[in-house]
Amino acid sequence: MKIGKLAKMTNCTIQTIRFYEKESLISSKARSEGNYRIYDQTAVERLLFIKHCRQLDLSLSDIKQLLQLKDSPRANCDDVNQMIARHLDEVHQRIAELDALRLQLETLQTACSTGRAVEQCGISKNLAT
Amino acid sequence: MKIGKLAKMTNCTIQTIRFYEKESLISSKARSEGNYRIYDQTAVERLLFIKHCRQLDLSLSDIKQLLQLKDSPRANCDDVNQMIARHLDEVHQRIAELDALRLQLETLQTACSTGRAVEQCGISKNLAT
DNA sequence: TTAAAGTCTATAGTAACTATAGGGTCAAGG
DNA sequence: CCTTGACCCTATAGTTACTATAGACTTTAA
Repeated sequence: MKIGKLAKMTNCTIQTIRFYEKESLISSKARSEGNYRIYDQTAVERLLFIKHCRQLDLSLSDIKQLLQLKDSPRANCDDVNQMIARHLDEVHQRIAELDALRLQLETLQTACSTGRAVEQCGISKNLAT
Repeated sequence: MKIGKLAKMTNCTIQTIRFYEKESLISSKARSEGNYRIYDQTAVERLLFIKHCRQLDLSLSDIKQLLQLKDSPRANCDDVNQMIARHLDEVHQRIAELDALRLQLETLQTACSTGRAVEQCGISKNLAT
């Protein structure tokens, strides 16, 4: 199949697929006479794998490592474990940060009643200090 | 004062200050004979304002609008209100997303016991589908 | 006088795409 | 045979908020 079909089957854009190729995450086994990329079923699976990882917010660099592990299946899965654990840590931390941020913003909101001039606006004042 | 002192007083890097200048968030009123940027106290305050907003994860574009409102203090503060509300919405949403993500990652972690080959690794399997 | 510290501009890199320009390829219809 | 439209190609620039160089100039202290 050509890139357009692959894009539809995986719900990726064509540009994204080409971008992943540039980043060495995926490649087409062959080109047609007219220099079109030609893909097979394994490309669909590989791309879906990438997509799934991206939905988990894994970085392309992490995904690249995972793909390499998949390509050498006797590798130990401790690396996979560690990567997920590290990523989970980051997510935990980010949630904590955003939660603190949410609190600050909610507090800020109470500082202003509408219709006043910015001069007297509690939000502006709070942001200044 | 020169840019180095401003940087120390506000805990920004010199590059960041110059970057903010390029983005029209801040400017130096004058230049020295040797073409050095010269700042006064209002620059310190403006930069601290920007920093505080950035800690709330407001975008530079939002901050630019806020600074404009501050510069015309008779403006109505509804705009400020709306911006904070919109931003808070985004934060709420992002927290929800990350929470779902956290759950997925935690589930994923249970799928693998260490020491196995990647071939049998539950994580790899789960990521593939 | 000279060395070090500070500053200047301009440019490139980061992450993960997205969008554009300017072309080539291919199938169907007139 | 020719043209139209859909599809594809490469290469490049833009996004966000910085960070990090390179290469040059200015100022300060010994």
